[in-house]
Amino acid sequence: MRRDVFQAIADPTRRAIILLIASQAMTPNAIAEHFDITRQAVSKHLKILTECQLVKQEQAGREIFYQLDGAKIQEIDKWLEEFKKIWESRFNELDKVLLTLKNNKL
Amino acid sequence: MRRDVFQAIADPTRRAIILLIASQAMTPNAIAEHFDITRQAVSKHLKILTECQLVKQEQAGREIFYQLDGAKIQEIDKWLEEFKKIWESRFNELDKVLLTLKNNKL
DNA sequence: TATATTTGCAACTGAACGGTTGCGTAAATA
DNA sequence: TATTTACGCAACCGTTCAGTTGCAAATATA
Repeated sequence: MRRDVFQAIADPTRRAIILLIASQAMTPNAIAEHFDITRQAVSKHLKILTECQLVKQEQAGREIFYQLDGAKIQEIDKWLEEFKKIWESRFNELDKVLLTLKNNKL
Repeated sequence: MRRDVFQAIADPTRRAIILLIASQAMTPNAIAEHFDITRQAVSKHLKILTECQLVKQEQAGREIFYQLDGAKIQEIDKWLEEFKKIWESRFNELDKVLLTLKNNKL
């Protein structure tokens, strides 16, 4: 079972949940009201989001408020930045030559 | 079959392929040399990347060079920006009240 | 105390995923 | 021309995924 941020945001419902609870903590029932799936399905998504530390729980009586933990999302940013760095230097001919040599393991 | 950028980058091998061909176009065989999977498996990944327009093909004789199309990656950036916008305004109490009202559909 | 509400957990289902092997085809090469 | 090389496509396999239904536990309420 792979559990990383990229797999977490691969699902459109989970992306929507993330945006939904980004501004304020919410309970599974409250979240489920915004979607056409059962409360249990939402709970499963929350479990996955919790497992990759994108979300934290806070118990209040019988209710559990789920709130976002913004730290892990930076991993996406990090990968994007790495990509951009390579992408933006792709027209540098010297870089190309060096990478060709590297890729051909010479 | 869902085919969007987020699903494309969910797989670690595909992320590696993206970074690999970001600087220069490569053939499936050349790409496969960098991984412990078969050439056919790489081709499957390239097919997925092509389907969500992250990658373009360029035929050269019997070789096909796969090169990155940077445009679609911006969709990830766009989503991240949307998230950041909400995330960074989460401590604004007025915003919270407004969002509470909105979420409760009042 | 009996009942309703909120939740997590388990079992199940059909679809999708990531990988493999095998094969056909087109281009390069001997 | 015969052979090798590069590739895509199809079939298959085991695993994961997203969803469902059903149920038990804990808290709130009548």
